[in-house]
Amino acid sequence: MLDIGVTNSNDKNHKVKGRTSSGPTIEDVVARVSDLIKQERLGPGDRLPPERELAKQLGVSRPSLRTGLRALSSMGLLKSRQGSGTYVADGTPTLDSEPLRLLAALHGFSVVHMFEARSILEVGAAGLAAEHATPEQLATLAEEIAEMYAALGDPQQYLVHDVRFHRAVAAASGSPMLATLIEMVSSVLYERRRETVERKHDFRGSLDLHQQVYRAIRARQPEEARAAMREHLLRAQQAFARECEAEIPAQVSEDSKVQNVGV
Amino acid sequence: MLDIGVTNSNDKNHKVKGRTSSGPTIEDVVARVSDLIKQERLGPGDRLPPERELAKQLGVSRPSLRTGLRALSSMGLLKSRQGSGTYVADGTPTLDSEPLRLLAALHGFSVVHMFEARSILEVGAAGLAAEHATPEQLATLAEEIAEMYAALGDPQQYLVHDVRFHRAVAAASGSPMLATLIEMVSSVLYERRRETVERKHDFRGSLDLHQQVYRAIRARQPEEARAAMREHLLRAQQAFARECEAEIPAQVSEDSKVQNVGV
DNA sequence: CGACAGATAATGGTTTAACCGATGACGCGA
DNA sequence: TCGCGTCATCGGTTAAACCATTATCTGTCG
Repeated sequence: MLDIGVTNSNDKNHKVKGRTSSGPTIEDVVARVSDLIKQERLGPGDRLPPERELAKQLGVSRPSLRTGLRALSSMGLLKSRQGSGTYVADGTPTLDSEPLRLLAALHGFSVVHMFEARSILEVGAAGLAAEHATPEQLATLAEEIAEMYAALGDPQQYLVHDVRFHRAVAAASGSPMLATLIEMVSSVLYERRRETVERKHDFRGSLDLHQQVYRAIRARQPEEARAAMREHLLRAQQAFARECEAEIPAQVSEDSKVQNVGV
Repeated sequence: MLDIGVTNSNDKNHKVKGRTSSGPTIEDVVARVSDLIKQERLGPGDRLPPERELAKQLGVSRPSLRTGLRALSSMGLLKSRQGSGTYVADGTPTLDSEPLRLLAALHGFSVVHMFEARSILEVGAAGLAAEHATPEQLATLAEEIAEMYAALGDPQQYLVHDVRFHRAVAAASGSPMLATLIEMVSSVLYERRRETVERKHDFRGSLDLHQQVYRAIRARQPEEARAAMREHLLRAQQAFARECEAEIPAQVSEDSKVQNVGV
C-alpha cells in the first residue's frame, strides 16, 4: 500500500481550511496527486490507495477526491477499474486527444492547419529517426511497410498500417514528447480521414513514398528522410483536399466557420 | 438561455438513457457537452445553463454533471466562476499544459527531448510565419524585440518578452493548432527555465538571433527564418545545459521537499 | 432624478450518507 | 487438488443539504 507522506491534518477534527490553501479543494487534490507523480512516488502502472482511504489521507471528502481523480483520468494519466482500483496509466506515453479535438472544433481549426502541424511534426520526427532509430525500430518500420503491401486491396486495413508506420517513425525519433504530440494531432486528423478513405486512393504512390522514408531512415540520411516525409504528407493533404472538394458541393454553408479566426 | 436539444427523458422517471450508454454516466456528460461544442451550439465565451438545470436536461445528477464539467475544465475548455456561471473558454486557443507536464514527469522525458520537440515546432512556425505573417503580427514582433532591448539588464523582464516573442512567432505562423502545441511545450519548459534564468545569460547573443529571426520573417525568407530560429534554440539549449551542469553538484538533499506536500 | 448601499436571489463549491454493481480473493466442498 | 460460490472490497452514482461568492434588485438618501 502506498502511504502518502503527509497524513494530512486529521490530528484534530477541525476541518479548518485555515489556509491550507484549501480554497479550490479539488485543484488541491489534482495538485497533490500530481506531486506524488512528479516526486516519482507513483510510477506507470502503480495502483493508488482506495478512494476512501486516499480521501482520508488528503483530508477531503470522497466526492471531491473522485472529481480530482476523474480530472486526471480525463487527461489520460489515470485509469480506474471498478472493483479493482485506480492505476497510473502505463504503456506508451499518451495524452487523451479529445481535448485537442474539442479545441479544434471550438475554434474551427481548418484541416489545412492540422496538416501543417502534422507535417512539421512528422518531418522533424523523420529526421530524428534517421539519426537515432534502433535496429528493432527499423525492423518495425519494415514490417509495417510489408503489411501495407499486403493490404493494397483493402483500404481500411491499409490505413491501419499506414497509421502504424507513422507511429513507428515517431517512436524511432527517440523523442517521446514528439511522439506524444504526433499522436495527438494524428488522432484528430484520423477521425476525418477515416470517413473519406473508402474512395480510391493513390495507394501505390503513397506506398512508394513510405518506402522512401523508410530507406532514408535506414540509410541514416536525415535530410532525405525529411524530404520524403514532407513530400508524402504534402500529397496526402492534396489527396484529402481533392476528395473533400469533390464532396463538398453538398456541404454548402461555410458561414459556420466565421468563428475560426482564433489566434 | 441555452436549451439543450434533447430535453432528455424526463417524460418518464425511468433513468433509462436508452443506449445513451447508461454505463459511464460521466463520460456521457463529457460526450454530450462536447457534442454541443462540436455542433457549434456553444462557442467561445458562451455561458452554459446553471448546473442544476443542465443536470435535469441531461438526466443526470448534479454531482455527475459537475464531475463531467470539471473534467472539461481541467482540459482548459471551460471556466467556472462561482456565483456567476460556467463559460466556454475564450481567447487564444489553449489547452492546459499540466497534463503534458505530468506526462513528462511520469515518463521522465528529458529536457533534451523537450528542446528537440520545441525546436521542431518553432522552426516550423518561423518558416510559416515568414510566409503568412500579417503587418499587425510583424509589428507585434518588432515591439517585443524592442522590449527585450529595454530589458537587457533585467533577466526576469527579459524572459517575459522572450516568451512573448516566441508566442508572437507562433501566432504569426497562421496555424492556431501549431501555436497551441508550441504553447504547451514551452509552458512545460518554461517552468524549468525560470529557475535558472537568474544567472547571467548571453543576452546580447540571444537578442541578435531574435533580431535575425524577425528580419527574416519580415523579409519573407522562410529558410532564413528557420535557420535563425534553429540556431537560436540550439544555443538556448546549450546554455541551459551548461547552467544545469554547473549547478547540479550543489543540489544535494532534496529529501527536505518530501514533507512539504502540505501545499 | 440619480447614485450608492444593503438585501436578496442565483450559482458554483463542497460535504455527508447511502446504495449499487463489478471485481477478485478466500475458503469450502467435491 | 481443483472448481465454484460467497463475500469483502472497491469504484460508480445519486440525493440532500449547506457554504461562499457573485450578480441583481431595491430602497433610500443626496
